[in-house]
This record gives sequence, structure tokens and C-alpha cells, in this order.
Amino acid sequence: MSQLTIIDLAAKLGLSKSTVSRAFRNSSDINPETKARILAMAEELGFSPNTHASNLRGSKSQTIAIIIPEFGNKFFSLAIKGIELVTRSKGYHTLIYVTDHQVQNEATIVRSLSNGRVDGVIMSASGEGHEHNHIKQLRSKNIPIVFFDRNYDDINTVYVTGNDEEASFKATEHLIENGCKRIAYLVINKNISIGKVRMDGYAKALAKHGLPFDDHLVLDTVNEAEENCKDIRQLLRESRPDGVVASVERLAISTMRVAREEGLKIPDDIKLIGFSCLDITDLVQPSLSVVKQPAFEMGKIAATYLFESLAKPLNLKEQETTILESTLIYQDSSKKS
Amino acid sequence: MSQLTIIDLAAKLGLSKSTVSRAFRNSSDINPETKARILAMAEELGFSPNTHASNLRGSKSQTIAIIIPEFGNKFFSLAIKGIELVTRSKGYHTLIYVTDHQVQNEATIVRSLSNGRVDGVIMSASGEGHEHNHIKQLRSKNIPIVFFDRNYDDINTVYVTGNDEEASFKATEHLIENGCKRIAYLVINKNISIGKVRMDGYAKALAKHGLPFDDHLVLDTVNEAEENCKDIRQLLRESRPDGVVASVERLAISTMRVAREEGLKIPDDIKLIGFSCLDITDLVQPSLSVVKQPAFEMGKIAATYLFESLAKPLNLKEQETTILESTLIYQDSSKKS
DNA sequence: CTGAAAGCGCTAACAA
DNA sequence: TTGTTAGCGCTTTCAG
Repeated sequence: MSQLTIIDLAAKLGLSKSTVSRAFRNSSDINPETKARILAMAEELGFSPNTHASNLRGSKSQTIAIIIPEFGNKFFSLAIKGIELVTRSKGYHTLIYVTDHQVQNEATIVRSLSNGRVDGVIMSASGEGHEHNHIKQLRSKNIPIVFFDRNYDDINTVYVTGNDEEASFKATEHLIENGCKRIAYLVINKNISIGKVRMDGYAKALAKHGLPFDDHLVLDTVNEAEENCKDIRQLLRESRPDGVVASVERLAISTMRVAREEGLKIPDDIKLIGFSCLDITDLVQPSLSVVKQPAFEMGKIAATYLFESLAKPLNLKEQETTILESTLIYQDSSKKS
Repeated sequence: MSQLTIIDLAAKLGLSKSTVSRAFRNSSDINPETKARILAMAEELGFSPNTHASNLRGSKSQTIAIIIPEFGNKFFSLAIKGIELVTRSKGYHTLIYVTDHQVQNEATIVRSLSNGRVDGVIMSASGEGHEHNHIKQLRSKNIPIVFFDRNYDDINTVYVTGNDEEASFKATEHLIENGCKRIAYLVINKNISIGKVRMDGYAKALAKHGLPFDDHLVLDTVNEAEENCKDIRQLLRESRPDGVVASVERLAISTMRVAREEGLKIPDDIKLIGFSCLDITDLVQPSLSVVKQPAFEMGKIAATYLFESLAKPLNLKEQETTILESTLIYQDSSKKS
């Protein structure tokens, strides 16, 4: 008796399967006593209605998907945590997918979702590119999508993100105010969403303070520690920046390591500030100045949007961006000596 | 035309739905040309077969679930990353659930999976207790379960974990060798799985070196930073340990913070070693000695086990424990002064 | 309030 | 190689 069905239950109770079915939908006309009897029996036998059958019948899945480029940093952990919290509180299920920053993977994943598997998608985009057919197809199936942190700017989306340009501007300005003249900007991909926006903030701060924007001080590197350390080392040696704005956590960490190896003292020889959601920036040496995004909040809000649009189909094709304030935490790594 | 079906496709192509269906199963007898024609049309229309219908028909879901107690530390992030990698490579989907360390939540979640939603489960147990009916019920449905890191020791399970007792023994011994006489053990719950095992290692090291096991030096605290800092502060003040073994990452971090606040120098006044998968222990001040579990590997191996048992139903009710070596990294926080 | 029956979209015998 | 057909387990009109 591996798989019970409502028919088995009905038989045991001398009822019809429709009555049993009703007991599991909160709704409908059913005698409370009958319902109680059914649920008691179900409990005893450890029965619950087959998901696929109800999903097929009702054409909904009670499931959403999260698609993210990577799993490596605290930001995404916190965002997922926020999303999962909301999803679970709604009685929904959460699928998780990692693209490893490959748009190709993203497309494959998205395509595997368009056949009823999920009711909605929350994602952080994995590339630039202009081949967003997979997104469009999802939409054509009326599956709502909410983006967070990284989006495709050639597509109108509901998008929840940080005030990245402003935060980046302030971070850069902070370095300038602390005496930096040659500030480097480190990024994984300066053409995508956040990489670009954060660079804009950086550039504007330079401009405001009459500092030149120097291409040699912009390092567009890869998302892999060993490789980006090599790039950073080269940057430090050849371009001799006296300040660094790291657009993602990993690059801030790598910069600390490389500076140490190169015998450069932070903040005396070079000052550092980076985007990061790490909660132990006060314990590193020197304590690290950061732009801290409200990652957990961001996840919760993105999920809340999605559920709103699931409840009463909004027009999720409209561009609608929600911007959350990041916190700037200035610590020793960027202090004037 | 929101939802296409194989019947629509069949009609457009002048074929029958079974032929179309065959085109989507890798198998079966079908003319390659016909297949190509079908797939081309499907591609064009963005069609793929309805998941619920095939799952219902085939009574399998191509989906597994991960259930973990929390999302807060690097260990679980890495483990999930490992699991997701394997799952995706198998073309499976990954559901993720967080229990917040509540067995009650775990039971609810597990129960929601027993109706076909998943083909298998990978979990890290959320409690002690002896009410594991939810686990038994899952088994009675022939859904294989693999545990990692934390299991229920009154239930026979396939279990992938670190060599925690040995690692904890070594970590404790290391503190002793560096001169500690009053070593505290910090734990979230000394009665569960890893909390217990790691304490055993601690106790054995004390015994081997003729140090007394003192209850006042064992701090059983909670999984919340503010609260456990309070407890640690009290411990440091009242019991005056000269060494600390932290059984989880969060407690090691909290200890660093509290020691700093209390004006205690690490390692001069108090030495510290903790279980942690953080990759920046070399950057904190002082650099933190850690027991580093192979979390990513653990996730991959747990997933691999699950897929093996999915492929050819093993007897997953047998106790079978796989133990992975942790790495002990001795840094400044535990150095002899 | 409960039962009968149709059918959600697909797969897999079996038949052609 | 392709088509026909009978369900997978459930929900939901529609009758009673």
C-alpha cells in the first residue's frame, strides 16, 4: 500500500471520493463532522492528496522559483532567506537554481519552469546580452517575474534593488574626503546592471570633485578568487591607486589579501570600501568600511511583490523599481591616516 | 492561447498526441525527422509538456528537497551549493526549506512532501526529541532520505558528516598544548547530534590530559547573537576560562566580540578555536583558528548518495555513516603567548 | 450535505 | 514508425 488515494480513503469511510476531496479544500459545503472524520483518518494513515493530480486539475503549483547567479556571498544567502521566509508563510514551496553567471544556464532553467512547475519567479539576472527570449516566453505564459539586485535594463520589469548609484557615489566621495586622489573601481562585469550603476556613482563622485576618470583605474575582473587576486595585484602594482571601491564583496576581500601580500597597509597606503553584507566587518583587520545592502529585506519585499501579483494579477510588465537604502558603515579601512 | 498541449501541437503538425509525446521522451521508436519537426515547432511556440501531467502519469517529480535548520552560516550555504550543483547536473529540481530549528516546522514541511512532490529528501535535522513520525512516514512512502551534518540518532539513516568528535578532540588538545587549563565549550544545544558529538571530543581531550570536566565551563546557549553574547559575557566573567572551543561559527564570532568588549586579549588572555567554514578567518584580528568542515563536499556527497538510491533503490533504512575529514587551521587566536 | 461523472494533460500499452 | 485508448489522482460542476 505504497500510495493511498482519496478513493481508498473514501472506501474505508464509506464515503465518495468527492466528499473526501472536499475535506482537503478549506472551502465548499461539507459537514464539519464528516470533514473531521476524514481528516482524522488521513492523519492516522499519513495521507495527503497527490500534489501532481491537484496541480494538474487546478493548474497551479503553489511553488515559486528563485534564480540567482551564484551562491557565494552573504548577500544572496540573506536574500534567499528573506524570500523563503515569505514563501513558507504563504504555504508555498521554493525552488532554487544557480546559474553560475551563465545566461545560457539561466535560459535553460527558465525554460524548464514554463510548463506549470511554478506560479512565479524571483530572479537576479545573470548577464547582459540582448537575448532575453526566455524571459519573454515566461511572460507569455503569464508567469509573473520579479527581479532583485540585478535586472535586464532592456526589459521592463518589476525590480527591487538598492540605491546603488547613490551609495557608490557616497562611498567614493568618502574616500575622496579622506584624501584619496587615485581611486580604483573593481567590478565583475562593468556592463551589467549593478556593475554599471555602481560605476556611474563612482564616476559622478570623481567628476564632482574634479578628479579624472581613468580607465586604468577600472578593473573589470572575474568571479573567481585566484584569478581576481592576480588582476588586483597587477592593478595595485601598475596603477598605484590610493583608494579602492569594490563593487562586490569578493573583490573587497581579495583586495585586503593582495594588499597584505604586497606589503601595502590599509588604510595608510591604500584605503578601501566595498559592497558587502558580511556581519563581521568589524572583526577584520583593519575593520572594513562597507556599503551594506538590506539583503534580507530585499528578499522579503521581492517575494511580497510576487505574491501580490499572484493574488491579483497586476501588470508585471510595467517597469516598476523599488529602491531600498543601503547603509554606509565607515570603519578603519577608509580612515584618514 | 495561454496553455498549449501536446494535442494542439499534434493538430498543427497533423500527428497524434502520442507521437508528439514520444518526441519529448528521449526514448522510444520515433522517426528522427518527425521528432525534429516536432521539437522545432515546440521551440518556435515555446512549448514544453506540462509538468504536473507527466509527473502524475509517471509518479515521479524530478525534484528533491533540502531541509535545513537555518540559513545563517557559511556551512549551510556551501552545503546547499554542493547539493544544488549535483541536482542540477542530473536535471532535477531543488526545493529548499528552512525550519528555524523547530522540529515542529520540520514535521510540517516533511509532511507536505510526502504526496509525490519530491522523489527524495536531503536534510540536516532540526532537533532532538523522539517524535520522528514524520521521518518514518516519509519512509513508508519509499521516499529516500539522506541526512547531513545533523541526524537523529534514534533512527537509522544514511548520514554524511564530518569527523566531529576527532576534530573537536584535536581542537581541544591543541588549546591544552598551548597552555590552556580551563577550557570552555560553547554549544547551541548539547543534546543534539553534532552538539553532543563535539562535546564528547572535547571531554575526551580533557580526560586524556587530566583536566577536570567542569559543567560551569560548558555553555549551552541559543542561536541568536544578542542573547548568546550575553551568555558568553557571563561565562567569561564568572568562570574565567583561558580557552574556548566554539562548536559553531556564530559562537566563535560572538566570543571574539565579547572578549574584545571585556578587554580580554585573544590569544594572550584567552585562546579561541571554533568550527567555521568562513573563508576570511585569516583576515580577522586575531586570525581565527578553526575546524573547517568540507561543507561543499558534504553537500555533493549527500546528493550523490540520494541519486544513487533513486537510481536503484538501496535499503536506505540501514545506518550508514560517511565521515569526511575536517581541516584544522591553527592561526593566531590559539597561539601560545 | 453528498455522490456521480467528466476531464485536467500526459504516457504507455497495444494495435495497426 | 505511428495512432488509439485507457487511465494517473484529483477537483468540480451538476444532480440528488
